[in-house]
Amino acid sequence: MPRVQHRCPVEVTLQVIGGKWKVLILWYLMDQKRRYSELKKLIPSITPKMLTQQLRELESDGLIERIVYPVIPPKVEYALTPCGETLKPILLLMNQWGSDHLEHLMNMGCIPKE
Amino acid sequence: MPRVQHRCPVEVTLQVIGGKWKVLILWYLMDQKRRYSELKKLIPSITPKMLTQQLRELESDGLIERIVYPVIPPKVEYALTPCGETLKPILLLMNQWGSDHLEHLMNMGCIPKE
DNA sequence: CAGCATCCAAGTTGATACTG
DNA sequence: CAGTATCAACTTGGATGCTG
Repeated sequence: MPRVQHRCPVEVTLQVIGGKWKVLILWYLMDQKRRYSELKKLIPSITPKMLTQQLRELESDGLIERIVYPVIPPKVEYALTPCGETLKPILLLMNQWGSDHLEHLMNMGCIPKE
Repeated sequence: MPRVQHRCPVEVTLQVIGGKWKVLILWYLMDQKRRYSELKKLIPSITPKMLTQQLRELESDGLIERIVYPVIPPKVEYALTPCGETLKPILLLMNQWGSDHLEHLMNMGCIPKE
């Protein structure tokens, strides 16, 4: 996502959660901390490169926190920051809406049927 | 936005509103019908091509309706469908969140300062 | 385990000019 | 007015291999 000017607050929100995998990552972090490999398992089709990239962007936008444990082998956990927590209502609504309209959108061919 | 499989409903929602300009268009249609040129004025940096493209996608996803008046010169209006209306709570929340966090994000350099 | 580096393909957006 | 068409640029994503 390129950084652009905004005249409208909805654009600001989309700017930080609009990445291809971001809401999904945030969604899985919503109720618990997760390790890198755990997220990779939950989102099988993401490549390590993209997972890292999206995590870094979420981190630099202050939505998630990267917790490094100085152990061998390396252990890293990701968690929502307080700011990230404030997105929960939006994530919940988006989840609800998607679930409410899934079948309809699939029947219209807007969503691939698996 | 490419059409991909979804395991999670939040992705479905992002699929239909995740285009670069879509929430903004939906936002401006939220309380009234708008003409093509009116949207163009409200969103000056969008090109006609992108405006048309995003409108067509929103239309084929069943979120907006294209109303053509058979007059000369041409007159076309766009309006939310009942399905599009159901996105209002999300748009309102996104607007609220963006507005709440705008200053903070700008100070962190996540958002260009104009 | 949790990445990074490199290269390349695909998809998305933009600029500009033109039209019924 | 409400778009199309064409071309170019930019951004994103993916494959693969390697590392502290």
